[in-house]
Amino acid sequence: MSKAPTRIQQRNRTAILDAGLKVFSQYGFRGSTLDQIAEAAGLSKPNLLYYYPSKDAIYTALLERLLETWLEPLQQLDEDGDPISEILGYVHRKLDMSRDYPRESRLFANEILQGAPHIAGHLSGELRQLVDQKAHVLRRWEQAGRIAPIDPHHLIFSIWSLTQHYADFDVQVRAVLGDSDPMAGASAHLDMLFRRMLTPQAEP
Amino acid sequence: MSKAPTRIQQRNRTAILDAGLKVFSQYGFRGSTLDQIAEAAGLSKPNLLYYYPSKDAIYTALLERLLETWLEPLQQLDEDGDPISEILGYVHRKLDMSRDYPRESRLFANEILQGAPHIAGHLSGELRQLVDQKAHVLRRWEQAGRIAPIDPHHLIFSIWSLTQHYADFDVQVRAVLGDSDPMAGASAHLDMLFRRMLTPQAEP
DNA sequence: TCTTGGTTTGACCAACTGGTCAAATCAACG
DNA sequence: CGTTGATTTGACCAGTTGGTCAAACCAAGA
Repeated sequence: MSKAPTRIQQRNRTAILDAGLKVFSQYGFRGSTLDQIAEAAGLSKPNLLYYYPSKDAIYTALLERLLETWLEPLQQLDEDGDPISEILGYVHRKLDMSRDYPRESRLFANEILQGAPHIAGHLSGELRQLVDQKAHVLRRWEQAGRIAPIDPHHLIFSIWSLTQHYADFDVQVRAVLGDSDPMAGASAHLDMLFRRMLTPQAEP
Repeated sequence: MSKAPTRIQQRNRTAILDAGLKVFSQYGFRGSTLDQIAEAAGLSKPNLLYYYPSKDAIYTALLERLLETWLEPLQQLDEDGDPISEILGYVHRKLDMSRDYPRESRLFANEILQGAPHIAGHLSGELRQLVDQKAHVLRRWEQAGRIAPIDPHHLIFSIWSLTQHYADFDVQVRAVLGDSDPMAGASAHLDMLFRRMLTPQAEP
């Protein structure tokens, strides 16, 4: 029987995860230190390890929590909806996530860049299963002529890369664009891009 | 008067840069150790430091070399060529780089993810200058009706993200696709994508 | 108030880190 | 061959790292 967590536990655990997210998303797992996380969380290092038994435990807890959030927008893609609206809805949900949760996006990017040592199983398991399932939906839409011919898997990769780019490469985007906020232009651009890519052309 | 480098110097320096590329591209600057690089290069750690005075020097040398390679494909974009061929040529050059130099791509991604501490100046300097210049070319093509209306900067971001994704997120792409080689499909997909996005539509 | 269990910390440790240095080794030229 | 300068290395160092532990502190219910 595990006890209900106290208020202090809740506060400190969320403070630790938030601090871990901040640090890990910037430096990756190996490049981050417990001291950095402890300071960002406003706790001493031994106190940190009172709530999570190891550096790895903090990182794993973060990734675990992230994976749910990460799959959700794709799960919402509805076969019974209007194809182009559904796909554009997915694009905008993903772009909103890049805007609202850039650290989560960079944490994920860091993990993948390093070869996904902690989540390789999830990628070839849950993620692959979900993607294959939605790829079938896309293929049926395509065969019904409701979207232009396209490789479903690469379409999904395109959505991922185009949206996450604005979080992961934020520094570069801002350096090139100057002061103006990238996200307004990004939203309009991606909307246009996917509309043109997906709208079926009349038969000759 | 600096002496000409000996054969041994050339061999070891390239071995070090190659090892550094391998290690840094996976773990980032902070997450990599001199011991890792030394082992990958087949040298002892003090011998490493005989050729490069510090960890930072190896990393900087790599980034410096990379930046030239990185800008080149965009520089080749020729205002006097056929717009869609020129843009598609750029896309394919970038995709080829993701296929042939994935470690370079991941090194760059790592540096940007960490906030570009070593190359922030280059981004808002040379890179921005080149991008602005080519954005003007794209805008003139657009105003001449030779490509469909588009935001030039975001078009360039799209090319970067879509092509580099196949190097940076290689593990994820392969986990989702299974064994089949991603690059063949990627090339066809991106070709199609940019053609549809850029081909001007007839006026109504 | 006292007790009890959750919470916090200073001191500490072994392993690892980037880097140094003097001495040993090697290559090549005269 | 001997010499000279380039190359390599073992031993070492101070600072950092993830993690431990006993002792101190604190909140809240009896």
